[in-house]
Amino acid sequence: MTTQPLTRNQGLVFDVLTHSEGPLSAYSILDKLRDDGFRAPLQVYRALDKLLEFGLVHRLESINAFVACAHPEEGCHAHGITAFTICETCGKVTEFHDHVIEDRLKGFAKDRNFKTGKTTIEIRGTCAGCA
Amino acid sequence: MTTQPLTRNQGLVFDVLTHSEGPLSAYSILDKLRDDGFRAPLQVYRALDKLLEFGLVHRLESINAFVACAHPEEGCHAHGITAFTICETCGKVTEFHDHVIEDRLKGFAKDRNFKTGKTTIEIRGTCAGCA
DNA sequence: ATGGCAATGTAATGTTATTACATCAATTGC
DNA sequence: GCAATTGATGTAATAACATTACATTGCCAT
Repeated sequence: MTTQPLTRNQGLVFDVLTHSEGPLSAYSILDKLRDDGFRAPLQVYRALDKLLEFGLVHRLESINAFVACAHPEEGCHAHGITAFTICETCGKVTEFHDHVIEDRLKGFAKDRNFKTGKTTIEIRGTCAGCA
Repeated sequence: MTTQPLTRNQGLVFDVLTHSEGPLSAYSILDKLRDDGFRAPLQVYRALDKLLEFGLVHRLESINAFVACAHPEEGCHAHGITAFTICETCGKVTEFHDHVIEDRLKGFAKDRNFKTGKTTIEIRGTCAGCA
């Protein structure tokens, strides 16, 4: 993987996500970056688009939020499908990869000649600490 | 499963989804029901909440849309986790159930004492017809 | 009849995401 | 050097999705 240098905006957004306890919405990222000159949602969305592309950030579809990748050094794209548990009480997100699930989904798609793009796997519930 | 009789609004919303080719957003459902007296988003969302609860409708988290269950007679809740392929070209949605994936996800959650609530599995891509 | 409950109607607002257009900076080819 | 291109940015406006708050209605069990 060739590591891209991040632009100023991308770096700021990535930093906010990296230092956050849990996932953040685009608008809460925006709020955290007002002091750094951010004024409009688009500044955040544009940076997020790139970070998603680089595999440094994940989008949690079921809660419309974004989270830093758990192992950004390697570029998460290398790991295939990413799945998440999302605690609805404390917001904690855990990222995991399961080749059995991945093979199963790939098989299903292949059988039907469905060309797979992005795959979402998200489990919402309550984490051990919040139970 | 005890089959609930649907209220007027629930029935109207369910009908629209049943007769639709593909998934619909809440607002497009609203538009289709203007002539039946629908005036506000909440009328749609309330009906959808109930239909989701009954297992007659699914919400596609990754595209903010709703689709009628493929086998509503049985109440889809009976089938465990539901997974979807979503064609980004024609909008066609296919619903499927895979016990291997389900066991795998349940196992992961159990190992971490994560109490599973709703699980989302959605594959976006291109269907055979659109390839 | 009345108290409780689920469904409904309506308005307003909150939250998430995109479109459109202008500007700026770095790079490339001539 | 200097257009031409390309990618990033700034700003405003708007679109798309979802919820809160409050009033009303109809039903049914006591």
